[in-house]
Amino acid sequence: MEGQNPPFLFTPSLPSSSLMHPPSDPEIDWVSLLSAGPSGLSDNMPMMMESCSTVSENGSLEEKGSNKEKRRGGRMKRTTRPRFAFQTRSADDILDDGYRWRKYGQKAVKNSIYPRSYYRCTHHTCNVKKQVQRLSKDTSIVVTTYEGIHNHPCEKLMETLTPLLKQMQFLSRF
DNA sequence: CGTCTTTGACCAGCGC
DNA sequence: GCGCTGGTCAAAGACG
Repeated sequence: MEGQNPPFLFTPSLPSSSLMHPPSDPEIDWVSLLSAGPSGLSDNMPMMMESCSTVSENGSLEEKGSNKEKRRGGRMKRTTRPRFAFQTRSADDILDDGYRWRKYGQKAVKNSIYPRSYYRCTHHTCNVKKQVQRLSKDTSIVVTTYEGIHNHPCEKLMETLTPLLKQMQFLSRF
């Protein structure tokens, strides 16, 4: 079954300048995908995403004055931060995008037999969140919605690249 | 022991 | 105004 269908469907809704660090699933060519931008998407990638009305300069989650909705203890709703939805065809709910996430909630949602999971980036200064939900229509598809832009490098990517960079620096001395 | 997940409760927005 | 729903908190437990 796996491997016959395109592994995922991608629908960015932002200008490329606002793109977050792409998830780094080895199965997916995120670089070419993102560098191509929305217009570079192939036809078999249906659009389904959501929007963002305003984007903070660095993508961090500072509340702007217009973000009036604050909730108990400073929590808020209806933020106007960039959001991306990825449809991933996977048996696994969690897409390994190279960042570390901490789950902070799970809710049953209407019109879906599967619960929606809420994750937050564990990096101290990064308030990026993501929601993960499996489609009830097509249970092989997982919808991952990212909210915000990481303001730090991808940990796994750096782990991989650091030794390579060191080696390159070493070699470049000759 | 530190980190992460689970889960029930809480709160506010929204539609009627 | 009320009830439903979605998003978040935080305590407790699980795990390596």
